Amino acid sequence: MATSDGRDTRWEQHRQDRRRELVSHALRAIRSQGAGVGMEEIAVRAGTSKTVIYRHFGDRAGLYAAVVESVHDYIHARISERLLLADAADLGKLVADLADAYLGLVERDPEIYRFVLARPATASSPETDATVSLVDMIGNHVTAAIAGHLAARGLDDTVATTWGHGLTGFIRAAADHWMASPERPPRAQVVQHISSVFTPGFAGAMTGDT
Amino acid sequence: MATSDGRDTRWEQHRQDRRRELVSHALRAIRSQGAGVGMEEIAVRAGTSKTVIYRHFGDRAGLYAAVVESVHDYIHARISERLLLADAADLGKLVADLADAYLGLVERDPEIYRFVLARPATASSPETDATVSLVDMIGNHVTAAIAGHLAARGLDDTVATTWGHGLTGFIRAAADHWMASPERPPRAQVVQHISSVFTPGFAGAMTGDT
DNA sequence: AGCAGATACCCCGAGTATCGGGTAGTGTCC
DNA sequence: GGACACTACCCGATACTCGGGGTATCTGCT
Repeated sequence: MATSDGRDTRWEQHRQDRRRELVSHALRAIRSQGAGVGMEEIAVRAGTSKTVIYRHFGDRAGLYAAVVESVHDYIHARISERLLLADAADLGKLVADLADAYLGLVERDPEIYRFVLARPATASSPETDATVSLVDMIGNHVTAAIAGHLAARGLDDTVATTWGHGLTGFIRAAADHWMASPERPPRAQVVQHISSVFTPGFAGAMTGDT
Repeated sequence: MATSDGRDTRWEQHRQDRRRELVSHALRAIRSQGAGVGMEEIAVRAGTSKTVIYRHFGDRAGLYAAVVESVHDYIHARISERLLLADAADLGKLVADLADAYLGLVERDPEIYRFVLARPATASSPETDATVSLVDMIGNHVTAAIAGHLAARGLDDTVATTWGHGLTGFIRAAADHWMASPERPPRAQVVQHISSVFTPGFAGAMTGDT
């Protein structure tokens, strides 16, 4: 059944296009109005009205998810080749690249970053809260990479989650305070400081005992 | 002039008492109603009305600050003796104790933790946002400890901020995912995993080059 | 036939204005 | 120096405003 009525499917392309377009407008709105933009303002910026936004994204959390996905693509594109860990030293490179990409985002688009960080507090019970934040997504990648590396060597991988998300959390916290600091030292220096912790740390931990 | 009119000052004691009492009621309200409690509900729980809350705390951010301070006391009491770093190995102990205290909070009082994590988005410009979150406070302690240790050895201490807050962010992220995970392994195991990263890592980094 | 889009609305929670007591410190009159 | 009104300041409650997320309903396009 459902042999794709032409009248159903003919909007598919339009929907995809419009959605991308709306996300792009939302990004612009966030940049100019700040991370606390209202749905109304986003709609106006896109030259339309709230109804359209809600039809396409359901609610604010839906729009948030779309924006997060868009930002995530940016980050992921810069670390994807590092996610395959051949040996322990590769993790150091992953950390360095991830930190650089992350700080790059903070530096270039602070308002977008702030928006993406402010996970919308769904009024429903926190158990059924399916909203995934940016750091969650990145953390999952790192976790998977570490887990893969450990599994390939027959090691226990319950550690992977802690390390993967912890690592991401380290970078996030460093970035947050770098952003807030008045002097704001050069990005490369902070990246260097981050790497200097993890390069020897994980190298030892991953080859030795847990 | 103004030789402290007794009518001004006679409320001091009462105010302190009442404030503590209100914070305590707020904690109870958060526990039973969840992290998203409204001001109204908190007031009702305290057997009074919103006006009282607003008179004592100014706004929601003020109440948030009071709750954060209260929770911070709990954490700080458990790590204060570790904050004086004699040698590099002491940092490993600090990490272990901090992680244990932090995870302990998450385990015993998840709703309080969630509340404390949800930094209220002040509508004003983010520049003048003086609200300090729990992780900020903890991160500042760790930063100060590291900075002190480095300074005592004549090392550059611009690293301290990155390491101090990064470290705290690591624990926070690990805790967040531990809390969200369905199986939730024993606390001691996660603490062990966290320590295993930092004990060798900082030991190497703090004695060697930057 | 069926969806896109706009307008006008609802709802809920943060924050405020205003009112009526209550009580300890302060001045005054003897 | 003690009894009296008085004042300064607080406490607490009800009833509001205001703003933003989310929705009901209508028109129009293809």
